[in-house]
Amino acid sequence: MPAPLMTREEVLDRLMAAFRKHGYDGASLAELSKRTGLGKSSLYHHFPGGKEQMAVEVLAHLDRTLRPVFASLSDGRPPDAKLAGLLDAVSAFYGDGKVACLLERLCASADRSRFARPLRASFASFMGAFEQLCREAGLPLAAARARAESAVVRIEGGLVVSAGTGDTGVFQRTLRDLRERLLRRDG
Amino acid sequence: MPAPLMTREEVLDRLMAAFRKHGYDGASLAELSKRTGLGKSSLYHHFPGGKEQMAVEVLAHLDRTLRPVFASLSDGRPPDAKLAGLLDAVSAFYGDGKVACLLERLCASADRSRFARPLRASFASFMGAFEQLCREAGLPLAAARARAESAVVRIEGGLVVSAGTGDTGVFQRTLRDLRERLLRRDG
DNA sequence: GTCTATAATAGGATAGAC
DNA sequence: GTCTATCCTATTATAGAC
Repeated sequence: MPAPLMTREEVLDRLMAAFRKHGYDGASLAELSKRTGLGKSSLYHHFPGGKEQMAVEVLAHLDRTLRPVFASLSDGRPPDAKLAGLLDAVSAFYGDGKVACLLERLCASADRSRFARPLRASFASFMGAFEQLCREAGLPLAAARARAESAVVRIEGGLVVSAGTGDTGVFQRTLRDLRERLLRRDG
Repeated sequence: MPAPLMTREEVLDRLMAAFRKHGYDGASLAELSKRTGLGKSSLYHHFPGGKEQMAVEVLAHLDRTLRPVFASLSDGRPPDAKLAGLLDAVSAFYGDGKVACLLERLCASADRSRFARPLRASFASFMGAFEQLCREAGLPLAAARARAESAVVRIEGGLVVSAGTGDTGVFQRTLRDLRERLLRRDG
């Protein structure tokens, strides 16, 4: 009886990469099998609920992955430094604009209703991070909320337009603008 | 021999709606057949290249649909009025945030490479409309380009985040902000 | 130009050996 | 825990009648 070839988190990482690259509907079990190096039956052993369960667990895995990033926003750095760090992490996570967002891919899926709740939660915590930064920088609550929403909107849009135009510069310019303006009084 | 039940443009309209709702990978021929009211064989009669050809022609159909909207930007109204009109058209086209963008859906498809060129062109003409408005409002070329890019980024992102959070208010707030700030000197 | 019927294939999922 | 083999359904696509 072979020992597990990799940890569950490693499997989830690879599944996430596959969903981000091919989309939920576009990622076949054959592809997921290839990407993880596990046979279809092994995948079903780990995820009896099939592709749907895989996606749900990948979402939870993403949240676990990002938690320390968001938690680091509670240290003692000034808000500017925190924003710079957060946007660096965002840029790295999206491969500087080359890699799509898991949330967007799942929003667009045929089974989207199955993912609605976790998607809402993931978007909320993403926005929450920016909102906290804006508050710390002295913005009133309403303004902080609006800017946080706008930040996530622009990140998602930057990824879409980068993919659509084949120009990752769109995403990079979007992040640069956020870095320079998100916390400004007249932003 | 039955006469054609609807024009090709009507068929393309319905195919576009199906792709926007289900995504390219998620829209099966059975679904496309149901949506258009045409049997699968009729669809293949009109589009021998199958789903891929349908999507390519739907993209061209979208461009034809938008051409008069963009052309109307060359009339004599002041830039503010033109922007308001354009954003009204955008809002209507996206069902106030309820209906996804065709371009985004095709960017995310398995056959995306087949659509890369027309997608790039569609994004360019979309941005071009905003760029022209910004120029007319007196912004220098570089600023006009940057704002046009940002406008399309925010529209696409607003749709994604609206879908992800289940709150079309995100999209509506995004458009409102564009309406108020896109042409401002200190935008 | 549209339909019914059918082929051919890919996809999701399961059984059972090891 | 993983594999090979298999099943079943959905999906793409075609043939041929009307």
